[in-house]
Amino acid sequence: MPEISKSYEAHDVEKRWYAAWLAAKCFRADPQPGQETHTIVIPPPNVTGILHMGHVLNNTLQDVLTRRARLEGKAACWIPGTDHAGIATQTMVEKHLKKTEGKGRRDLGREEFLKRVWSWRTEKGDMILQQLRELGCSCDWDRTAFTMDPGYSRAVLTSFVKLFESGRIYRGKRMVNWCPVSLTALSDEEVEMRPTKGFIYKLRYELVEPTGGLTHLTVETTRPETIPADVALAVHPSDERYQALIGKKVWRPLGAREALPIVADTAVDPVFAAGVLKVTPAHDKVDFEIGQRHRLPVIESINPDGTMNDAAGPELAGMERFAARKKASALLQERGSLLEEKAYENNVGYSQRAGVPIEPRLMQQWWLRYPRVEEAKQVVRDGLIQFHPERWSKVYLNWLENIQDWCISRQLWWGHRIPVWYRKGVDRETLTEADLRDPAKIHVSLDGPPDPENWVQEDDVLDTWASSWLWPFATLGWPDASAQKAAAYQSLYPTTTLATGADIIFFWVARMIMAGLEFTGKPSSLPPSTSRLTESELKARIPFKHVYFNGIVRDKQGRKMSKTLGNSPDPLDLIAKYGADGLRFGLLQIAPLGQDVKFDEDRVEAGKNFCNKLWNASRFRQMSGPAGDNRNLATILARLDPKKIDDDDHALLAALVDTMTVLEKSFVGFEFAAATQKLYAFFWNDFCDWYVEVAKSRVQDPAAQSHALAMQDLVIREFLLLFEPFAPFITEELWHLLGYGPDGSFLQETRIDTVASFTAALTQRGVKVDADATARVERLKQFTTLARQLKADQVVAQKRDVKFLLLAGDPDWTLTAANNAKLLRLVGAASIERTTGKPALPAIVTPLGTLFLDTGVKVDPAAEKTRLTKELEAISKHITGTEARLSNEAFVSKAPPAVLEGARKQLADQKAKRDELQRLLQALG
RNA sequence: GGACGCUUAGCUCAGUUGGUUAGAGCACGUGCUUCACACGCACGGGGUCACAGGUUCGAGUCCUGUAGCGUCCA
Repeated sequence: MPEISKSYEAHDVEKRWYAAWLAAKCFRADPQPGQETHTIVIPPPNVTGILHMGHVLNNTLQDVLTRRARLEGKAACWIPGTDHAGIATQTMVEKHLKKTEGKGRRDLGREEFLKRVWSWRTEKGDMILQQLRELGCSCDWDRTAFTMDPGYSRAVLTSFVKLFESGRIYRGKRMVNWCPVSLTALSDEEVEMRPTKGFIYKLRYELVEPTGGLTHLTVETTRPETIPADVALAVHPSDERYQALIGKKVWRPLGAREALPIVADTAVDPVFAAGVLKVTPAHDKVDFEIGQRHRLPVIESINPDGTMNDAAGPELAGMERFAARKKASALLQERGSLLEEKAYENNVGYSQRAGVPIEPRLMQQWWLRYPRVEEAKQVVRDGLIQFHPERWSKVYLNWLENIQDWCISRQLWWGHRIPVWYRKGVDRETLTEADLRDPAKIHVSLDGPPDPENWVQEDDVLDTWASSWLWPFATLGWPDASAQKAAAYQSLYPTTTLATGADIIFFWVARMIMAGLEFTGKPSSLPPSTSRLTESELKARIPFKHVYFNGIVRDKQGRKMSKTLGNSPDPLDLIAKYGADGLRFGLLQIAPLGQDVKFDEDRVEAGKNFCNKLWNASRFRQMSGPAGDNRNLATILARLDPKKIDDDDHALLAALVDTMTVLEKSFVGFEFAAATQKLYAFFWNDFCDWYVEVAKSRVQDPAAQSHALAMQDLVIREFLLLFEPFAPFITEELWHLLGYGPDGSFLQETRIDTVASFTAALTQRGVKVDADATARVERLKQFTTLARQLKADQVVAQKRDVKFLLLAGDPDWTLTAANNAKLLRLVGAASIERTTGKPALPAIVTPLGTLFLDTGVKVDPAAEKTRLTKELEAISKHITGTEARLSNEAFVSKAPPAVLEGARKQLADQKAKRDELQRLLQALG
């Protein structure tokens, strides 16, 4: 067996093992009949994306879940892949094209442009998947999926055709969120409301016929450039101020001179401004609805690229919309229509991706009436799908309650081209709902019409989310039966857990649930979408059983990490510096359930240090004595000598079982921070700081060595199994260095022990963990700390030849004497002897009696007095508190007996300590 | 305007169903190259648990309100 080096060097170990895992196809999920499965689909990153801290957290969590499932003997399948990211990728390639060739996509044409995008994807895509390997992710790489793969694309088109056929998809002229930079429509979810500083303009609209002494109405607007597209003013029907004016007319103050009607509509907020709203149906959603109700015309004054058109009038035509706003305000001022212009902040919808204000526009687009909305609510409300933390279900349900039709068409080229063909000569702008169902005018199918020469395909592609919402089942071969069989769809769907960020709860999570419910499962005899699914159908169709929402990784100041701020460390740099295991462990330690994470590199360093500690403890085990047969739990247990099991062994085994229990609970509750903290404390404190230290004397005792080393082998083995999901590299390396698995095998092939199975194995070997041992060991630990404290107080901390005297009763003295060798080593002393008197020496009161330190130097009574008096004051304060509690009659009569008894014992101990301190002080004179 | 979350040591965070003297890592102070580890060991200092009420024998924990920060929806 090779010797273990002095410190853990992550880099080589990581490279070596990852290659070995890949070569051995360790991550391939091939469910056997009757085998329990555990499936996770990765939230597909953008195909051109690179790894950032958010990915590290999210994917570490998925890997932890997957690896633990594998150790539990499940067929663990983690499906990786990427998303084509329509707008982002197309924009990236367009920019590149502009820079390198000075061309736009239209210069190349659709076909040629798409070729360029594909070659970009081949060249630069999937980099992020390579980076996940460096993190140690155990994805089933043979299953790597891409939303533009042929099979996946077919799934996307199939879903479109099915939804079209069931009447859920329609084409309609409605208000959309238009991005003037990307030149495409967006869904409501892609619009981000941002408080924006601007101006509000108070304007005069002159009445055509002065009425009731009024010559004009005062209107406030933030968008004067749209005045040429105004078609009316609106007031609230019950607003008394304007009753007489309803039905009268005003002059439009800018653009073509025209008399506009004053209408009454409840959408007007009578409290805002003067309660008069200018109605511009082409450029505002609320205005559009008002226009519909009052049959008002629609005048468009803004071009798709955000410049003003001719309808805006000669002064504004051709200007960019924000320049036009300034110009409009100047023109209005000239004409005396502008009463006031003041700074104003309001919420403006921005295109999430392009970062510019969106322009509401009236357009023909493809829309989806979401399927299975009611069932989607039901599965979460009834707990068929559980959210962790649970509170997100409220956000989810609230969104579903207010759900709006989804604009699924995008004016892009990169994506799934909508499988709709228009008969040549048909005017797309004037198609009615009835026309959509007329096969002479419209053709909708997967493969297109049989006579393509007579048809023109729709130019638009589908929203990327309208492809990724199929991810949990399209990655498993849906809808192709033979592909599904090959992918083991039957065993792997529904998937087990989805780990993602709450920021895409609407974009992705909610839509996946609806898609799963709509498309998967056995075809029902009833038409889909019209009947409610039964409970068993719901169970079979949900895309996942658990959704774990991980927090957002923020910087130390709590800001979101972003490229522009430059506050995001490169995970690969961190891996180089601290190792993948260190990064994984450090990050999980600060990622409590569903809480945002303030990233702190110190924690990653702590993760690395922990790995090094584990490494050195293993190294020390190797140096301590010959390797035993570590092949499996049974061979190690066989090396234990049940007769030699002492209190420390019992306490350690109890702590190990406790750690296993906490881990089991953590996995059920998705509490990974708790799991990592427990692993850390157990290994570092219970094992290294105490057990390995006390075992040193036994290891040197030929009669006890074999047993003592077997204990360590046992605990290290179990720890490596518990720790592997969190730190797969170092655990695999040590597993082999310590002989737990033969060459050519892998740690993951071993089944992890459960609390139940482990306890049973111990029992079978004749070991019953003594619960009282922990308390005895705890007293010895306290004694040790106090003895060290006393040495430090007397400035002999580093001396190892001091003599202690202990004034103790028989049972305590017996315990001390039995552990004499350990204590001498731990405390650093030549002897601990019993005394019956009170020698004039520095003393400290311990749970095992009063301990005196003989340094051979004359005692300074004054200093001793000061020290003991301080102690006495502290304990007296505690006694006052405890006595107050116990003298409260209500406490005594109402508190549970165990608590009461605990308080009484506490008081007795405190008093004993106080009395002893007083006696010591008296002895000093 | 509505919903949700957070506020505990200098910093980053734990703290199960209320129950002894509120914990960890880092940072800080002191001492240590002790036959695994200085990526370490030992000892120590440091907290009116945001604030104000309430429930309770007992509140960091439950309830109400306030403030600050953050997120989502309108």
